[in-house]
Amino acid sequence: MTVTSTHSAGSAEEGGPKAGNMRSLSRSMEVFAELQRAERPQRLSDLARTCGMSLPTTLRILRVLQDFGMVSQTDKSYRIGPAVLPAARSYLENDPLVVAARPILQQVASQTGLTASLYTRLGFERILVARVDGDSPLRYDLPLGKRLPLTVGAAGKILLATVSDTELGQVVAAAVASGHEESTFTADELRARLPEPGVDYAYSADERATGVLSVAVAVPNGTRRPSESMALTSPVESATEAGLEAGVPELRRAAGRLSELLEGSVY
Amino acid sequence: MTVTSTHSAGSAEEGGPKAGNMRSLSRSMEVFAELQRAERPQRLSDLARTCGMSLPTTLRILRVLQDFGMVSQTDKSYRIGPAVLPAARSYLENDPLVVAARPILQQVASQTGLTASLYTRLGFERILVARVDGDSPLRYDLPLGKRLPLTVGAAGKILLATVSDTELGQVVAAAVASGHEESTFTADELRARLPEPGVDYAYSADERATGVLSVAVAVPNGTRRPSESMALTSPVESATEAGLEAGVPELRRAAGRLSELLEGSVY
DNA sequence: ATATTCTATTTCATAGAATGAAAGAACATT
DNA sequence: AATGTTCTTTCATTCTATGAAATAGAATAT
Repeated sequence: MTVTSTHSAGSAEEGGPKAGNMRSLSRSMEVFAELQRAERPQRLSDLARTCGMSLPTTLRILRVLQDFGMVSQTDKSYRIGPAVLPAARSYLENDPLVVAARPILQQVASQTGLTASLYTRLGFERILVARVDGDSPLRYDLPLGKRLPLTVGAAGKILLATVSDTELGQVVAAAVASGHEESTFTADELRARLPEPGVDYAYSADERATGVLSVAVAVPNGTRRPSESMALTSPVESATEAGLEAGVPELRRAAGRLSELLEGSVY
Repeated sequence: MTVTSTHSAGSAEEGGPKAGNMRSLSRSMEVFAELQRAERPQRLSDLARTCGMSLPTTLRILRVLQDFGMVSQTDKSYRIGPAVLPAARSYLENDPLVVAARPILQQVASQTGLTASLYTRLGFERILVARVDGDSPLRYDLPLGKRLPLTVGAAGKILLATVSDTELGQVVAAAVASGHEESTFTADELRARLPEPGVDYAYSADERATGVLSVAVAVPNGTRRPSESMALTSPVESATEAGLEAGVPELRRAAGRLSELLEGSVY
Protein backbone atom coordinates (compact mmCIF):
# COMPACT_ATOMS: atom_id res chain seq x y z
CA MET A 1 0.00 0.00 0.00
CA THR A 2 1.14 3.46 -0.83
CA VAL A 3 0.32 6.78 0.67
CA THR A 4 0.46 9.28 -2.11
CA SER A 5 1.64 12.72 -1.16
CA THR A 6 0.48 15.93 -2.69
CA HIS A 7 1.64 16.54 -6.20
CA SER A 8 2.55 20.16 -6.09
CA ALA A 9 2.73 22.91 -3.55
CA GLY A 10 -1.03 23.18 -3.23
CA SER A 11 -2.60 26.30 -1.87
CA ALA A 12 0.31 27.47 0.23
CA GLU A 13 2.70 27.98 -2.63
CA GLU A 14 5.18 30.75 -2.86
CA GLY A 15 3.82 32.38 -5.95
CA GLY A 16 5.63 30.72 -8.80
CA PRO A 17 3.42 29.71 -11.70
CA LYS A 18 2.53 26.09 -11.17
CA ALA A 19 2.73 22.96 -13.24
CA GLY A 20 0.39 22.84 -16.17
CA ASN A 21 -2.56 20.97 -14.80
CA MET A 22 -6.12 22.26 -14.69
CA ARG A 23 -5.51 25.91 -14.32
CA SER A 24 -9.17 26.80 -14.09
CA LEU A 25 -9.85 24.29 -11.33
CA SER A 26 -6.79 25.37 -9.36
CA ARG A 27 -7.86 28.96 -9.57
CA SER A 28 -11.36 28.04 -8.52
CA MET A 29 -10.05 26.34 -5.44
CA GLU A 30 -7.98 29.40 -4.67
CA VAL A 31 -11.13 31.46 -4.70
CA PHE A 32 -12.83 28.95 -2.47
CA ALA A 33 -9.89 28.94 -0.08
CA GLU A 34 -9.82 32.70 -0.02
CA LEU A 35 -13.46 32.83 0.98
CA GLN A 36 -12.63 30.65 3.96
CA ARG A 37 -9.62 32.68 4.90
CA ALA A 38 -11.54 35.91 4.77
CA GLU A 39 -14.03 34.79 7.43
CA ARG A 40 -16.54 37.29 6.17
CA PRO A 41 -18.49 37.83 2.99
CA GLN A 42 -16.36 39.14 0.16
CA ARG A 43 -17.17 41.28 -2.78
CA LEU A 44 -16.32 40.22 -6.27
CA SER A 45 -13.68 42.86 -6.76
CA ASP A 46 -11.97 41.98 -3.49
CA LEU A 47 -11.78 38.34 -4.41
CA ALA A 48 -10.51 39.10 -7.88
CA ARG A 49 -7.77 41.30 -6.51
CA THR A 50 -6.76 38.98 -3.67
CA CYS A 51 -6.62 35.96 -5.93
CA GLY A 52 -4.97 37.83 -8.74
CA MET A 53 -7.43 37.12 -11.49
CA SER A 54 -9.72 39.17 -13.68
CA LEU A 55 -13.22 40.12 -12.65
CA PRO A 56 -15.02 38.10 -15.32
CA THR A 57 -13.08 34.98 -14.47
CA THR A 58 -13.74 35.34 -10.77
CA LEU A 59 -17.39 35.94 -11.43
CA ARG A 60 -17.72 32.84 -13.56
CA ILE A 61 -16.02 30.71 -10.95
CA LEU A 62 -18.31 32.02 -8.23
CA ARG A 63 -21.37 31.33 -10.33
CA VAL A 64 -20.52 27.70 -10.83
CA LEU A 65 -19.54 27.18 -7.20
CA GLN A 66 -22.81 28.82 -6.28
CA ASP A 67 -24.74 26.42 -8.46
CA PHE A 68 -23.31 23.62 -6.39
CA GLY A 69 -23.98 25.32 -3.08
CA MET A 70 -20.30 25.68 -2.27
CA VAL A 71 -20.71 29.44 -2.32
CA SER A 72 -23.63 31.64 -1.29
CA GLN A 73 -24.38 35.11 -2.44
CA THR A 74 -26.40 37.87 -0.85
CA ASP A 75 -26.49 41.17 -2.61
CA LYS A 76 -22.98 41.69 -3.83
CA SER A 77 -21.16 39.58 -1.34
CA TYR A 78 -20.05 36.00 -1.51
CA ARG A 79 -19.34 33.50 1.23
CA ILE A 80 -18.90 29.78 1.80
CA GLY A 81 -22.14 27.94 1.08
CA PRO A 82 -24.07 25.22 2.88
CA ALA A 83 -22.93 22.40 0.61
CA VAL A 84 -19.79 22.12 2.69
CA LEU A 85 -21.82 20.66 5.54
CA PRO A 86 -22.91 17.49 3.75
CA ALA A 87 -19.36 17.18 2.49
CA ALA A 88 -17.95 17.37 6.00
CA ARG A 89 -20.53 14.93 7.26
CA SER A 90 -19.64 12.55 4.47
CA TYR A 91 -16.00 12.79 5.45
CA LEU A 92 -16.60 12.21 9.14
CA GLU A 93 -18.97 9.32 8.57
CA ASN A 94 -17.22 7.55 5.76
CA ASP A 95 -13.52 8.23 5.83
CA PRO A 96 -11.91 4.90 6.68
CA LEU A 97 -9.30 6.54 8.83
CA VAL A 98 -11.73 8.52 10.91
CA VAL A 99 -14.17 5.67 11.21
CA ALA A 100 -11.47 3.24 12.28
CA ALA A 101 -10.02 5.74 14.71
CA ARG A 102 -13.14 6.43 16.70
CA PRO A 103 -13.39 3.17 18.65
CA ILE A 104 -9.65 3.18 19.17
CA LEU A 105 -9.71 6.68 20.62
CA GLN A 106 -12.61 5.60 22.75
CA GLN A 107 -10.61 2.75 24.15
CA VAL A 108 -7.52 4.83 24.87
CA ALA A 109 -9.61 7.51 26.51
CA SER A 110 -11.29 5.11 28.88
CA GLN A 111 -8.08 3.26 29.68
CA THR A 112 -6.13 6.40 30.47
CA GLY A 113 -8.92 8.69 31.58
CA LEU A 114 -7.49 11.34 29.26
CA THR A 115 -8.86 13.04 26.19
CA ALA A 116 -7.77 11.26 23.01
CA SER A 117 -7.56 13.06 19.67
CA LEU A 118 -6.69 12.35 16.08
CA TYR A 119 -5.13 14.99 13.87
CA THR A 120 -4.45 14.95 10.18
CA ARG A 121 -1.95 17.03 8.33
CA LEU A 122 -3.28 19.30 5.63
CA GLY A 123 -0.66 21.28 3.76
CA PHE A 124 1.39 23.04 6.40
CA GLU A 125 -1.21 22.85 9.08
CA ARG A 126 -3.06 20.16 10.97
CA ILE A 127 -6.70 19.53 11.59
CA LEU A 128 -8.49 17.81 14.43
CA VAL A 129 -10.67 15.13 12.88
CA ALA A 130 -11.79 13.09 15.88
CA ARG A 131 -11.83 13.40 19.65
CA VAL A 132 -13.09 11.39 22.61
CA ASP A 133 -13.12 13.00 26.01
CA GLY A 134 -11.63 11.38 29.08
CA ASP A 135 -12.55 11.93 32.70
CA SER A 136 -11.83 15.62 32.63
CA PRO A 137 -13.00 17.12 29.36
CA LEU A 138 -10.96 20.02 28.03
CA ARG A 139 -12.73 23.23 28.68
CA TYR A 140 -11.88 25.09 25.53
CA ASP A 141 -14.33 24.51 22.74
CA LEU A 142 -13.85 21.60 20.43
CA PRO A 143 -11.75 22.82 17.55
CA LEU A 144 -12.94 20.10 15.17
CA GLY A 145 -11.95 21.18 11.70
CA LYS A 146 -9.88 24.11 12.93
CA ARG A 147 -6.59 24.77 11.24
CA LEU A 148 -3.82 24.48 13.81
CA PRO A 149 -0.09 25.00 13.40
CA LEU A 150 2.32 22.11 12.93
CA THR A 151 4.93 24.00 14.86
CA VAL A 152 3.14 24.12 18.17
CA GLY A 153 1.65 21.42 20.34
CA ALA A 154 2.63 17.78 20.70
CA ALA A 155 0.35 16.57 17.92
CA GLY A 156 1.88 19.04 15.49
CA LYS A 157 5.51 18.55 16.43
CA ILE A 158 5.43 14.79 16.15
CA LEU A 159 4.37 15.13 12.53
CA LEU A 160 7.56 17.08 11.89
CA ALA A 161 9.98 14.90 13.84
CA THR A 162 11.22 12.96 10.84
CA VAL A 163 10.77 15.34 7.92
CA SER A 164 13.64 16.65 5.81
CA ASP A 165 15.32 19.97 6.46
CA THR A 166 13.98 21.28 3.19
CA GLU A 167 10.47 20.63 4.28
CA LEU A 168 11.10 22.04 7.73
CA GLY A 169 12.06 25.25 6.02
CA GLN A 170 8.79 25.32 4.15
CA VAL A 171 6.91 24.64 7.37
CA VAL A 172 8.59 27.59 9.06
CA ALA A 173 7.85 29.85 6.11
CA ALA A 174 4.21 28.79 6.10
CA ALA A 175 3.87 29.22 9.85
CA VAL A 176 5.21 32.73 9.61
CA ALA A 177 3.06 33.55 6.61
CA SER A 178 -0.09 32.37 8.32
CA GLY A 179 0.70 34.27 11.48
CA HIS A 180 1.14 31.21 13.62
CA GLU A 181 4.71 32.21 14.38
CA GLU A 182 6.68 35.44 14.67
CA SER A 183 8.63 36.52 11.63
CA THR A 184 11.88 35.89 13.50
CA PHE A 185 11.11 32.21 13.77
CA THR A 186 13.82 29.94 12.35
CA ALA A 187 14.11 26.32 11.34
CA ASP A 188 16.73 25.79 14.05
CA GLU A 189 14.40 27.00 16.74
CA LEU A 190 11.78 24.65 15.43
CA ARG A 191 14.15 21.70 15.27
CA ALA A 192 15.05 22.34 18.90
CA ARG A 193 11.41 21.99 19.90
CA LEU A 194 10.98 18.68 18.14
CA PRO A 195 11.63 15.29 19.72
CA GLU A 196 15.22 14.05 19.54
CA PRO A 197 15.87 11.51 16.81
CA GLY A 198 14.89 8.13 18.17
CA VAL A 199 12.17 9.45 20.38
CA ASP A 200 8.82 8.63 18.84
CA TYR A 201 6.56 10.88 20.84
CA ALA A 202 6.26 14.58 21.50
CA TYR A 203 5.30 16.43 24.64
CA SER A 204 3.88 19.89 25.07
CA ALA A 205 2.84 22.03 27.98
CA ASP A 206 1.06 25.34 27.58
CA GLU A 207 2.13 25.49 23.97
CA ARG A 208 -0.99 25.79 21.91
CA ALA A 209 -3.37 26.44 24.77
CA THR A 210 -2.43 27.47 28.24
CA GLY A 211 -3.17 25.03 31.01
CA VAL A 212 -3.12 22.10 28.64
CA LEU A 213 -0.61 19.26 28.60
CA SER A 214 -0.31 16.71 25.85
CA VAL A 215 1.66 13.86 24.43
CA ALA A 216 1.37 12.65 20.86
CA VAL A 217 2.62 9.91 18.58
CA ALA A 218 2.51 9.62 14.82
CA VAL A 219 0.33 7.09 13.08
CA PRO A 220 2.82 5.07 11.05
CA ASN A 221 2.23 5.10 7.32
CA GLY A 222 5.43 3.58 6.03
CA THR A 223 7.07 6.89 5.16
CA ARG A 224 9.10 9.53 6.94
CA ARG A 225 6.26 11.93 6.45
CA PRO A 226 3.40 10.80 8.67
CA SER A 227 0.18 12.62 8.03
CA GLU A 228 -1.75 11.66 11.12
CA SER A 229 -1.01 11.92 14.81
CA MET A 230 -2.77 10.77 17.92
CA ALA A 231 -2.66 12.74 21.16
CA LEU A 232 -3.55 12.45 24.80
CA THR A 233 -4.48 15.72 26.37
CA SER A 234 -5.35 16.93 29.82
CA PRO A 235 -5.81 20.15 31.77
CA VAL A 236 -2.81 20.83 34.03
CA GLU A 237 -4.83 20.45 37.17
CA SER A 238 -5.76 16.84 36.49
CA ALA A 239 -2.48 15.46 35.17
CA THR A 240 1.28 15.79 35.36
CA GLU A 241 3.94 15.32 32.74
CA ALA A 242 4.73 11.94 34.23
CA GLY A 243 1.09 10.96 34.23
CA LEU A 244 0.72 11.80 30.59
CA GLU A 245 3.89 10.06 29.59
CA ALA A 246 2.61 6.97 31.32
CA GLY A 247 -0.03 6.92 28.63
CA VAL A 248 2.47 6.92 25.78
CA PRO A 249 2.83 3.14 25.46
CA GLU A 250 -0.92 2.78 25.26
CA LEU A 251 -1.07 5.59 22.74
CA ARG A 252 1.66 3.98 20.68
CA ARG A 253 -0.23 0.72 20.59
CA ALA A 254 -3.40 2.52 19.58
CA ALA A 255 -1.65 4.29 16.73
CA GLY A 256 -0.15 1.00 15.63
CA ARG A 257 -3.50 -0.69 15.62
CA LEU A 258 -5.03 2.12 13.58
CA SER A 259 -2.20 1.90 11.13
CA GLU A 260 -2.62 -1.84 10.71
CA LEU A 261 -6.36 -1.62 10.30
CA LEU A 262 -5.85 0.69 7.39
CA GLU A 263 -3.17 -1.38 5.71
CA GLY A 264 -5.44 -4.37 5.88
CA SER A 265 -8.56 -2.89 4.44
CA VAL A 266 -8.62 -2.83 0.68
CA TYR A 267 -11.61 -0.48 0.72
CA MET B 1 -31.54 43.46 -0.97
CA THR B 2 -31.83 40.58 -3.34
CA VAL B 3 -31.49 36.90 -2.81
CA THR B 4 -30.00 35.49 -5.95
CA SER B 5 -31.19 32.07 -6.92
CA THR B 6 -29.11 29.45 -8.59
CA HIS B 7 -28.33 30.09 -12.20
CA SER B 8 -28.87 26.71 -13.69
CA ALA B 9 -30.13 23.37 -12.49
CA GLY B 10 -27.02 22.67 -10.45
CA SER B 11 -25.99 19.16 -9.63
CA ALA B 12 -29.40 17.57 -9.72
CA GLU B 13 -30.09 18.26 -13.36
CA GLU B 14 -31.69 15.82 -15.74
CA GLY B 15 -28.76 15.40 -18.04
CA GLY B 16 -29.26 18.07 -20.67
CA PRO B 17 -26.07 19.85 -21.66
CA LYS B 18 -25.85 22.94 -19.55
CA ALA B 19 -25.25 26.58 -20.27
CA GLY B 20 -21.82 27.36 -21.51
CA ASN B 21 -20.05 28.33 -18.34
CA MET B 22 -16.92 26.71 -16.91
CA ARG B 23 -17.32 23.20 -18.12
CA SER B 24 -14.18 21.97 -16.40
CA LEU B 25 -15.20 23.36 -13.03
CA SER B 26 -18.71 21.98 -13.32
CA ARG B 27 -17.36 18.57 -14.12
CA SER B 28 -14.95 18.78 -11.22
CA MET B 29 -17.78 19.51 -8.86
CA GLU B 30 -19.66 16.55 -10.26
CA VAL B 31 -16.76 14.33 -9.37
CA PHE B 32 -16.64 15.82 -5.92
CA ALA B 33 -20.38 15.32 -5.49
CA GLU B 34 -20.13 11.75 -6.68
CA LEU B 35 -17.49 10.99 -4.08
CA GLN B 36 -19.90 12.15 -1.42
CA ARG B 37 -22.79 10.20 -2.84
CA ALA B 38 -20.76 7.03 -3.01
CA GLU B 39 -20.07 6.98 0.72
CA ARG B 40 -17.05 4.83 0.18
CA PRO B 41 -13.72 5.16 -1.56
CA GLN B 42 -14.01 5.04 -5.32
CA ARG B 43 -11.64 3.90 -7.97
CA LEU B 44 -10.70 6.12 -10.84
CA SER B 45 -12.48 4.03 -13.43
CA ASP B 46 -15.68 3.94 -11.37
CA LEU B 47 -15.71 7.70 -11.03
CA ALA B 48 -15.00 8.23 -14.69
CA ARG B 49 -17.83 5.95 -15.68
CA THR B 50 -20.35 7.30 -13.16
CA CYS B 51 -19.61 10.89 -14.07
CA GLY B 52 -19.45 10.17 -17.77
CA MET B 53 -16.01 11.53 -18.49
CA SER B 54 -12.76 10.12 -19.74
CA LEU B 55 -10.15 8.58 -17.48
CA PRO B 56 -7.48 11.21 -18.08
CA THR B 57 -9.87 14.03 -17.35
CA THR B 58 -11.12 12.42 -14.18
CA LEU B 59 -7.59 11.76 -13.06
CA ARG B 60 -6.53 15.34 -13.60
CA ILE B 61 -9.49 16.63 -11.66
CA LEU B 62 -8.76 14.31 -8.76
CA ARG B 63 -5.14 15.37 -8.68
CA VAL B 64 -5.97 19.02 -8.32
CA LEU B 65 -8.66 18.40 -5.73
CA GLN B 66 -6.17 16.29 -3.88
CA ASP B 67 -3.63 19.09 -3.88
CA PHE B 68 -6.16 21.16 -2.02
CA GLY B 69 -7.10 18.40 0.42
CA MET B 70 -10.63 18.16 -0.90
CA VAL B 71 -9.91 14.59 -1.96
CA SER B 72 -7.73 11.93 -0.37
CA GLN B 73 -6.17 8.98 -2.04
CA THR B 74 -4.99 5.67 -0.64
CA ASP B 75 -3.70 3.13 -3.08
CA LYS B 76 -6.06 3.36 -5.99
CA SER B 77 -9.08 4.68 -4.24
CA TYR B 78 -10.28 8.21 -3.77
CA ARG B 79 -12.50 9.73 -1.14
CA ILE B 80 -13.51 13.09 0.30
CA GLY B 81 -10.54 14.77 1.97
CA PRO B 82 -10.04 16.56 5.28
CA ALA B 83 -10.13 20.06 3.79
CA VAL B 84 -13.92 19.93 3.95
CA LEU B 85 -13.74 20.20 7.74
CA PRO B 86 -12.20 23.68 7.87
CA ALA B 87 -14.64 24.70 5.18
CA ALA B 88 -17.60 23.50 7.20
CA ARG B 89 -16.25 25.17 10.30
CA SER B 90 -15.80 28.37 8.41
CA TYR B 91 -19.39 28.17 7.25
CA LEU B 92 -20.81 27.47 10.70
CA GLU B 93 -18.76 30.15 12.38
CA ASN B 94 -19.00 32.90 9.83
CA ASP B 95 -22.14 32.57 7.79
CA PRO B 96 -24.24 35.58 8.73
CA LEU B 97 -27.44 33.58 8.58
CA VAL B 98 -26.23 30.81 10.84
CA VAL B 99 -24.56 33.19 13.24
CA ALA B 100 -27.63 35.37 13.50
CA ALA B 101 -29.90 32.37 13.89
CA ARG B 102 -28.15 30.79 16.82
CA PRO B 103 -29.25 33.20 19.58
CA ILE B 104 -32.71 33.36 18.06
CA LEU B 105 -33.08 29.61 18.12
CA GLN B 106 -31.80 29.67 21.65
CA GLN B 107 -34.49 32.07 22.67
CA VAL B 108 -37.30 30.17 20.99
CA ALA B 109 -36.10 26.92 22.50
CA SER B 110 -36.11 28.27 26.00
CA GLN B 111 -39.43 30.05 25.61
CA THR B 112 -41.21 27.02 24.24
CA GLY B 113 -39.17 24.25 25.79
CA LEU B 114 -38.98 22.63 22.36
CA THR B 115 -36.07 21.90 20.07
CA ALA B 116 -35.55 24.70 17.54
CA SER B 117 -33.85 24.10 14.21
CA LEU B 118 -32.83 26.01 11.13
CA TYR B 119 -32.79 24.38 7.71
CA THR B 120 -31.50 25.67 4.45
CA ARG B 121 -32.52 24.55 1.02
CA LEU B 122 -29.80 23.15 -1.18
CA GLY B 123 -30.91 22.12 -4.65
CA PHE B 124 -33.84 19.82 -4.17
CA GLU B 125 -32.99 18.88 -0.63
CA ARG B 126 -32.62 20.65 2.68
CA ILE B 127 -29.88 20.69 5.24
CA LEU B 128 -29.94 21.24 8.96
CA VAL B 129 -27.55 24.06 9.71
CA ALA B 130 -28.30 24.90 13.33
CA ARG B 131 -30.17 23.40 16.25
CA VAL B 132 -30.77 24.21 19.90
CA ASP B 133 -32.35 21.59 22.11
CA GLY B 134 -35.33 22.25 24.32
CA ASP B 135 -36.35 20.50 27.50
CA SER B 136 -36.58 17.09 25.87
CA PRO B 137 -33.76 16.65 23.39
CA LEU B 138 -34.56 14.54 20.35
CA ARG B 139 -33.12 11.13 20.71
CA TYR B 140 -32.03 10.53 17.15
CA ASP B 141 -28.56 11.76 16.44
CA LEU B 142 -28.04 15.29 15.29
CA PRO B 143 -28.27 15.23 11.52
CA LEU B 144 -26.29 18.44 11.08
CA GLY B 145 -25.30 18.62 7.45
CA LYS B 146 -27.43 15.65 6.45
CA ARG B 147 -29.32 15.90 3.21
CA LEU B 148 -33.02 15.60 3.94
CA PRO B 149 -35.95 15.58 1.53
CA LEU B 150 -38.03 18.67 0.86
CA THR B 151 -41.09 16.51 0.46
CA VAL B 152 -41.23 15.15 3.97
CA GLY B 153 -41.30 16.87 7.34
CA ALA B 154 -42.66 20.26 8.29
CA ALA B 155 -39.41 22.09 7.63
CA GLY B 156 -39.27 20.66 4.12
CA LYS B 157 -42.87 21.18 3.17
CA ILE B 158 -43.01 24.81 4.20
CA LEU B 159 -40.22 25.56 1.75
CA LEU B 160 -42.44 24.23 -1.02
CA ALA B 161 -45.69 25.86 0.02
CA THR B 162 -45.42 28.78 -2.37
CA VAL B 163 -43.33 27.45 -5.25
CA SER B 164 -44.58 27.15 -8.83
CA ASP B 165 -46.06 23.96 -10.24
CA THR B 166 -43.13 23.66 -12.58
CA GLU B 167 -40.74 23.60 -9.70
CA LEU B 168 -42.91 21.24 -7.73
CA GLY B 169 -42.58 18.84 -10.63
CA GLN B 170 -38.81 19.08 -10.46
CA VAL B 171 -38.90 18.50 -6.73
CA VAL B 172 -40.93 15.33 -7.20
CA ALA B 173 -38.59 14.10 -9.89
CA ALA B 174 -35.57 14.75 -7.71
CA ALA B 175 -37.16 13.11 -4.67
CA VAL B 176 -37.86 10.00 -6.69
CA ALA B 177 -34.42 9.99 -8.25
CA SER B 178 -32.70 10.28 -4.89
CA GLY B 179 -34.81 7.51 -3.40
CA HIS B 180 -36.54 9.79 -0.91
CA GLU B 181 -39.91 8.91 -2.47
CA GLU B 182 -41.44 5.94 -4.27
CA SER B 183 -41.46 6.09 -8.04
CA THR B 184 -45.25 6.38 -8.02
CA PHE B 185 -45.07 9.70 -6.22
CA THR B 186 -46.88 12.54 -8.00
CA ALA B 187 -46.94 16.30 -7.77
CA ASP B 188 -50.59 16.17 -6.79
CA GLU B 189 -49.87 13.95 -3.84
CA LEU B 190 -47.18 16.33 -2.78
CA ARG B 191 -49.40 19.38 -3.17
CA ALA B 192 -51.95 17.70 -0.94
CA ARG B 193 -49.40 17.37 1.82
CA LEU B 194 -48.41 21.01 1.71
CA PRO B 195 -50.07 23.75 3.73
CA GLU B 196 -53.18 25.31 2.15
CA PRO B 197 -52.57 28.65 0.46
CA GLY B 198 -52.76 31.31 3.14
CA VAL B 199 -51.41 29.08 5.87
CA ASP B 200 -47.85 30.06 6.61
CA TYR B 201 -46.72 27.08 8.62
CA ALA B 202 -46.47 23.35 8.12
CA TYR B 203 -47.07 20.50 10.50
CA SER B 204 -45.77 16.98 10.45
CA ALA B 205 -46.17 13.91 12.62
CA ASP B 206 -44.14 10.78 12.13
CA GLU B 207 -43.17 11.90 8.67
CA ARG B 208 -39.44 11.99 8.53
CA ALA B 209 -38.79 10.24 11.81
CA THR B 210 -41.28 8.23 13.76
CA GLY B 211 -42.29 9.56 17.13
CA VAL B 212 -41.41 13.10 16.16
CA LEU B 213 -43.79 16.01 15.75
CA SER B 214 -42.88 19.33 14.25
CA VAL B 215 -44.09 22.66 13.03
CA ALA B 216 -42.15 24.93 10.73
CA VAL B 217 -42.29 28.36 9.16
CA ALA B 218 -40.31 29.83 6.30
CA VAL B 219 -37.77 32.58 6.85
CA PRO B 220 -39.05 35.37 4.62
CA ASN B 221 -36.65 36.49 1.94
CA GLY B 222 -38.87 38.61 -0.22
CA THR B 223 -39.53 35.95 -2.82
CA ARG B 224 -41.93 33.08 -3.30
CA ARG B 225 -39.02 30.70 -3.02
CA PRO B 226 -37.82 30.81 0.58
CA SER B 227 -34.57 28.99 1.11
CA GLU B 228 -34.59 28.72 4.88
CA SER B 229 -37.07 27.35 7.35
CA MET B 230 -37.27 27.27 11.11
CA ALA B 231 -38.83 24.39 12.98
CA LEU B 232 -39.96 23.39 16.44
CA THR B 233 -39.69 19.71 17.12
CA SER B 234 -40.58 17.38 19.92
CA PRO B 235 -40.87 13.68 20.66
CA VAL B 236 -44.54 12.58 20.72
CA GLU B 237 -44.45 11.74 24.39
CA SER B 238 -43.63 15.26 25.47
CA ALA B 239 -45.89 17.30 23.21
CA THR B 240 -49.16 17.28 21.33
CA GLU B 241 -50.16 18.82 18.03
CA ALA B 242 -51.91 21.60 19.91
CA GLY B 243 -48.88 22.18 22.08
CA LEU B 244 -46.62 22.53 19.09
CA GLU B 245 -49.00 24.79 17.24
CA ALA B 246 -49.07 27.02 20.26
CA GLY B 247 -45.43 27.67 19.47
CA VAL B 248 -46.13 28.84 15.93
CA PRO B 249 -46.60 32.54 16.72
CA GLU B 250 -43.33 32.58 18.59
CA LEU B 251 -41.66 30.74 15.74
CA ARG B 252 -43.10 33.16 13.25
CA ARG B 253 -41.74 36.10 15.18
CA ALA B 254 -38.35 34.44 15.42
CA ALA B 255 -38.21 33.85 11.67
CA GLY B 256 -39.26 37.45 11.10
CA ARG B 257 -36.53 38.73 13.36
CA LEU B 258 -33.93 36.61 11.60
CA SER B 259 -35.12 37.87 8.27
CA GLU B 260 -34.87 41.48 9.37
CA LEU B 261 -31.46 41.05 10.88
CA LEU B 262 -30.19 39.88 7.55
CA GLU B 263 -31.79 42.63 5.53
CA GLY B 264 -30.21 45.16 7.81
CA SER B 265 -26.65 43.94 7.80
CA VAL B 266 -24.65 45.08 4.84
CA TYR B 267 -21.93 42.56 5.70
C1' DA C 1 -30.74 66.66 -8.23
C1' DT C 2 -26.46 65.81 -11.24
C1' DA C 3 -21.94 64.43 -11.94
C1' DT C 4 -18.40 61.32 -10.82
C1' DT C 5 -16.36 57.19 -9.42
C1' DC C 6 -16.46 52.68 -8.42
C1' DT C 7 -18.22 48.04 -9.15
C1' DA C 8 -20.51 44.49 -11.57
C1' DT C 9 -21.86 42.28 -15.91
C1' DT C 10 -21.91 41.24 -20.85
C1' DT C 11 -19.69 40.80 -25.26
C1' DC C 12 -16.25 39.15 -28.09
C1' DA C 13 -11.80 37.68 -30.31
C1' DT C 14 -7.96 35.08 -29.15
C1' DA C 15 -4.69 32.14 -26.83
C1' DG C 16 -4.13 28.48 -24.63
C1' DA C 17 -5.92 25.14 -21.79
C1' DA C 18 -8.89 21.09 -21.38
C1' DT C 19 -9.86 17.08 -23.69
C1' DG C 20 -9.95 12.09 -25.35
C1' DA C 21 -7.63 8.71 -28.43
C1' DA C 22 -4.07 5.88 -28.36
C1' DA C 23 0.11 4.09 -26.65
C1' DG C 24 2.61 2.63 -22.84
C1' DA C 25 3.07 1.03 -17.72
C1' DA C 26 1.62 -0.99 -13.88
C1' DC C 27 -1.15 -4.15 -11.68
C1' DA C 28 -4.24 -8.09 -11.03
C1' DT C 29 -6.00 -12.45 -12.40
C1' DT C 30 -5.88 -16.76 -14.74
C1' DA D 1 4.29 -17.02 -17.44
C1' DA D 2 0.22 -15.11 -19.99
C1' DT D 3 -3.91 -12.53 -20.34
C1' DG D 4 -6.88 -9.06 -19.08
C1' DT D 5 -7.73 -4.91 -16.49
C1' DT D 6 -6.78 -0.49 -14.67
C1' DC D 7 -3.98 3.41 -14.45
C1' DT D 8 -0.88 6.97 -16.47
C1' DT D 9 1.45 9.57 -20.03
C1' DT D 10 1.75 11.58 -24.49
C1' DC D 11 0.09 14.38 -28.03
C1' DA D 12 -2.78 16.68 -31.66
C1' DT D 13 -7.04 18.98 -31.90
C1' DT D 14 -10.98 21.50 -30.42
C1' DC D 15 -13.28 24.20 -27.78
C1' DT D 16 -13.30 26.55 -23.69
C1' DA D 17 -11.39 29.71 -20.45
C1' DT D 18 -9.71 34.13 -20.56
C1' DG D 19 -9.16 39.35 -20.20
C1' DA D 20 -9.83 43.74 -22.78
C1' DA D 21 -13.15 46.71 -23.67
C1' DA D 22 -17.75 48.27 -23.72
C1' DT D 23 -22.08 48.60 -21.09
C1' DA D 24 -24.90 48.77 -17.24
C1' DG D 25 -25.60 49.58 -12.61
C1' DA D 26 -24.49 51.39 -7.65
C1' DA D 27 -22.64 54.32 -4.66
C1' DT D 28 -20.71 58.62 -3.46
C1' DA D 29 -19.65 63.23 -3.99
C1' DT D 30 -20.75 67.76 -5.59
